[in-house]
Amino acid sequence: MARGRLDPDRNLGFLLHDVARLRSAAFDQMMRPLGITRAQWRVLGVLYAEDGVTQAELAKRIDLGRVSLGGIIDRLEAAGWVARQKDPADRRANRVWLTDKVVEVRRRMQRGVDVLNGTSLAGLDAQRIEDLVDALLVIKRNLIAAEEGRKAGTEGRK
Amino acid sequence: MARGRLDPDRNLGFLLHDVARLRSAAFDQMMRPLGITRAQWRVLGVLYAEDGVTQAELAKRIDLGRVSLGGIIDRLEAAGWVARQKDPADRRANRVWLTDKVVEVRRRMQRGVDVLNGTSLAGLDAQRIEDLVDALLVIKRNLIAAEEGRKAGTEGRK
DNA sequence: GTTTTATAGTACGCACACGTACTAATTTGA
DNA sequence: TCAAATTAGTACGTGTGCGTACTATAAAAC
Repeated sequence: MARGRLDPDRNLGFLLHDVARLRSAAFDQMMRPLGITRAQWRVLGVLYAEDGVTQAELAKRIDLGRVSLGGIIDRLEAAGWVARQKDPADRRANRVWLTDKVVEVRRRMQRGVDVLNGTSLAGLDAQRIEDLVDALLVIKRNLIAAEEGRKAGTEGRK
Repeated sequence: MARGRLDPDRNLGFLLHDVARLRSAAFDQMMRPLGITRAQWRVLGVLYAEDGVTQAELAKRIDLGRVSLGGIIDRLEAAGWVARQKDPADRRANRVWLTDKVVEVRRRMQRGVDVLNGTSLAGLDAQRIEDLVDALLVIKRNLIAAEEGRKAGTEGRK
């Protein structure tokens, strides 16, 4: 009977906001020796699977704006973790490559992430984690659909 | 057998990050007519329950740094949603009060939030939402405990 | 009663993410 | 073929949140 939004501690919106913020802070603090932030790790995660992709492709894969991604790549490049290379076939595009340096520390970074996940997920068994992931995936897809609806609406009004 | 972290789309850390970010963007866009952001709404949510509290108390209730909170209150105050008042009994402290203006639009804001929640939670029944909230609460408490561990560690090293 | 410690809040700089507006290059299409 | 539309990326301003360092005030310790 009690609706979630009436109990601030069980309000899903606030909770998502808090958990993401607290996790980011914990991540950044744990990775401080390497100087990698959670957002940079997000980008590196995609590049570990496949590098040499354009910034636009990268932005699409993580559902992130081109501007935000550009800033993250600026900082990754300044720290020597990635390198931009102009695509000769399409001179508008940059292709982003991992450096040897970042390949070397990948294991070390992943261990840090595993420790953080272990800490934050303490007390949740595998099934509850799977359910959590499933629920979040539903929400993510709903939000992406709504976002695209808004974009289409804006364009239609041009 | 497959570990979550190996499938980027099911990686809990990335997922939390994405869902929180997408939801923030959707919130801010929906509330743009009023100019309220999700972080400001978070603060107003506490003040609706009880206003006239100090900034430090407010920060504690939201698990937010004093500096971050100060910035949010700056913007809320500039927009006329809240007012700071020096505590005469403790001249270090500011007490934060809601204005009549914000009380008047509360219902309108809440309706917007309800719409957003309806959209993002489409396809999840009440039980799955409860389970999601429970799991997030566990994670939040784990992260707060870890954060306090780090703080204590730092202080001990002084 | 004075010194020390703790607390409330701000100042400043950084990272991140957004939106809008712009340049440069490519593709479409009339 | 050449103008119009699209795409890749950057520049700039704003909001959020962190950490560190600072001032002012209050509380505790001696």
